[in-house]
Amino acid sequence: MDHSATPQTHPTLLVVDGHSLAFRAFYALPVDNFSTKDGQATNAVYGFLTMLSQVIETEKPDHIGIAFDVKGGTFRNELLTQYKGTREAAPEELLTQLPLIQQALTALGVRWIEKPGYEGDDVIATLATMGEHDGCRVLVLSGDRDSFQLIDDDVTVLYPGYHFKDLKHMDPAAVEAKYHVTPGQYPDLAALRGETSDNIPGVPGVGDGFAAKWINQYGSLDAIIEHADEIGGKKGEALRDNIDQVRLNRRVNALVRDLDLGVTIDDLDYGRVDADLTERLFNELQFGERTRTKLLTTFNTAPDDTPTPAPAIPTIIEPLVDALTDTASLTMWIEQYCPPADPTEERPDPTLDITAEYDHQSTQCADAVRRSWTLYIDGDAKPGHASAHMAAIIAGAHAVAFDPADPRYHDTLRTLLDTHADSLSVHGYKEHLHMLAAADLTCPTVLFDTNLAGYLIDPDFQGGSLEECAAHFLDIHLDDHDDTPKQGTLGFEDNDDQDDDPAQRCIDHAAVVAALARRLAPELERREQYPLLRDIELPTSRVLFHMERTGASVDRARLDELHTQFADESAQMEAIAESAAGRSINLQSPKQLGVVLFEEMGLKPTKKTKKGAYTTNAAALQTLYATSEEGSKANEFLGALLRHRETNKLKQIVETLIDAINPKDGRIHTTFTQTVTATGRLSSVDPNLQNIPNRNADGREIRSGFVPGEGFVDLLSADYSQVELRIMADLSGDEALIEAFRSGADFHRYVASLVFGIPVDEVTPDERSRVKAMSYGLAYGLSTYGLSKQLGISNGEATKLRDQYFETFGKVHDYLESLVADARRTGYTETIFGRRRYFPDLNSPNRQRRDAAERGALNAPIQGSAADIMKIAMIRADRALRDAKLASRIVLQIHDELVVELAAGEVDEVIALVKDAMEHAVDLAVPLDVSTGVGTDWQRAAH
DNA sequence: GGCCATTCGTT
DNA sequence: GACGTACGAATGGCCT
Repeated sequence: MDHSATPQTHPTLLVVDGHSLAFRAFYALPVDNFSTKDGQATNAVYGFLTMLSQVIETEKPDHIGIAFDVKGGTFRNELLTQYKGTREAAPEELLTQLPLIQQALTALGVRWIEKPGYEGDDVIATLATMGEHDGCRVLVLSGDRDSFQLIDDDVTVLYPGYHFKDLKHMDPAAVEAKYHVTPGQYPDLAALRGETSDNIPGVPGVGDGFAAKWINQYGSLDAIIEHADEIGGKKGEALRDNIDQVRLNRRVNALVRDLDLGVTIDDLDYGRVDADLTERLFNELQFGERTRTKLLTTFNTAPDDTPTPAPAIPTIIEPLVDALTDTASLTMWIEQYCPPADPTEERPDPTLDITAEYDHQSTQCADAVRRSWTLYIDGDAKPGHASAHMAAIIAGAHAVAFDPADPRYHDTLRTLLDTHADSLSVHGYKEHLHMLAAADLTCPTVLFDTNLAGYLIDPDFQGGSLEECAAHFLDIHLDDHDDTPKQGTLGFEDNDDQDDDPAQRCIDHAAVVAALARRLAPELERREQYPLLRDIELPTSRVLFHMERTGASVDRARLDELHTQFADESAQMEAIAESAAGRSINLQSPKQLGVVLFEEMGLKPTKKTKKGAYTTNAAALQTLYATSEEGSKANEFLGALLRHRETNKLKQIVETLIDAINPKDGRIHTTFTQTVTATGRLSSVDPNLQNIPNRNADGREIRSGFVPGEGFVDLLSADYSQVELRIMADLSGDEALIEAFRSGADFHRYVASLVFGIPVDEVTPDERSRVKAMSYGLAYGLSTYGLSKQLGISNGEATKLRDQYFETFGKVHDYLESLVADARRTGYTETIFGRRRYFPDLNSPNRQRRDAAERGALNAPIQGSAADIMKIAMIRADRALRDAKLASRIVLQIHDELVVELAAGEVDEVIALVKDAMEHAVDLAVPLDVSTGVGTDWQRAAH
């Protein structure tokens, strides 16, 4: 017996019209403000969930059921063929969000229900009726007025007003006040009036007012129909003319209240969130931290099994800004506030072999980061012309800002960095190294980098800037020179009046970094990524900093020569093409090309592009060229066009390189971005030096423009052969594949002999290349279709090749399957060193997305492991060169290749050191093979 | 000046 | 109906 003082209240059941709410949310929130980076609209998902969350907070229901419509018609369409006929097919952007809403509800532990052949409205009516019978107070959240018929003393409809978030509580009194009929009479009224949004015509000229008047006069629709003759005037006549329609309307708008839904009220409990699923989905939706926290606390009410409470978002501290006057004041400030690293904490010995002691290091960083101090430098981090304008330090609750080049503070800062880097958190270690270098300062490896940490936590998150990281991980939106107010964002309180003060601005940013570090460190630990940050990414940043600062030396005269050469031929080809076309044309415009080729020359319609037009890509042009009549205008035009494409592209590449030459040193300083690729690879920008032509002879000539700089004699090119396949051999443990590598024979030839069951020396070049394509295709998730297309063989032959291959290398097959299966289970893949990539799309209802995710899950661990290995090799090679006090230095990395500038007299020693660093970066079941070449330019260094 | 689509260079 | 990963960058052509 319940002796508590509070009276026993009825439990509350919340019933939601899923489609209605999704529609309302979609049209209420601008899609532009709610989209993921890859263009998936999320406004309806966001609006739906926050609205639901808001209602739950306010109404505190005990049970929740969400009703959805099912695709396909209902019994209503049979009654009324035009039913909902004018309703625009919901926009694609909304439709794609419905499955996401349902997935989110499942993840959040909320039951949703649909019933084929019926509408969500009927499900709602049934649930409401069920709740009422079970003694519940029922709330129906719906924007559909048909639901008003459900209203009674126990059932209230929550009806969104003009502003989406204003909910009107429609109870019997509210309905009577608005429509002057009872809720039970509302469908009669609606039948007379019609419903434009559902394409249901009512009696012409009859609106709510007349309908209510008649209902009150006669009591019901039946009675009105019975006395239809007595009603005079135009409206009476209209009623009589439309009696059948009105009867039909009434049948259609009557909700079914007794469906068999297979659920009881107890099935509509909620409160147990699937944290893992939710996180993956919210990552995919790119929800900010505030949204996540809000939703999780609302939906996760179960007192028990809630193992991982949402991590608290550290508040941005508003530090006490201390004024500096001289060296002594900064020195004192540092002594007082800047923490030295915890001496009891084990710091990795920088000379330690990364792989050897890998498992014995601490995997914790959160405590150290909480105690850490923060440095933020405002300046330009572009290698070649870096600069530092302002530095801000936050330590504890205190902050200072000063010009790092100011002689009063310069040496103090130098000492601080030299002695306290291991308790320092920054956003962008590499960038800070560039800016510090501009102020003649260095900095040993730091404790924590929020940019690298954010990348390791979620490598698919695009955006390394502090602003973007703050938005993504803290849901804090800094001003970014954008005056347009952003929906649902908060201004950064500190800078309202201090916007113009560079010192204050710098401190504000440092405060964000401090908060970000405290938010990310525990998350990094939770995902077991801290060892990667400490042992791979941070040391890699140092190496990249040196490479970028050094730059790659180029032979300007050679590049100019190549430019002229390509430009000449390009112009020549353009002239030929224009003469063949009989008019002037911009050959670089696919649109104009389309007109000439497919309209004026009337060439056969080739393949389509992604969006409508006929493609004019090289493959298509090649086909057209091959099939065009020899000597025809079209043939002549296509030949010139194809050659123009090539030479013009090469001309442009050379031009870009020339423009990128730094006048100060005549070298090209690329920037290696470390937090861009989802797999762990680096990328190169401004300019991109990782896509210098290499496939064709004339393009490859450009590489001859890369030369050793002054004081250096040669370039060394060292690259891994078949790293990805070796990784596949190691990870799969396939004995046959491992043996293929250990044998030291020509790998593809050896594999072909196994696959085709013939002696090695009988393998034809064709067989070798097929097997080679197959081997590489595997790691990319290549389909047999793709394989057949690439090799120019039939799909059947490709399938046969694949089957033979897997028969030979059974464990490779099992391994590749297990990659996808594991990823589907855990939500992520892992490289050899534990680098993760998440694949929420593996469970996508969309086939294409799912297939793409599967290919990604196949590729990410393999490509990612190769990237890890190369990063380790770079760290080792860089260290080996420095330890040996050699002048030779790494200048470029092209995924599996290193380019090293060789100083006189060091050639043999450097080759040995670099080769060793690369070959022993990691110990696999198969040897890593590195081939090297030396030459006076990059092309000659090829091997 | 910003944004998208097309095209093409690398591994 | 699509159908190999991961990228960066130039161009034209449209928008504001």
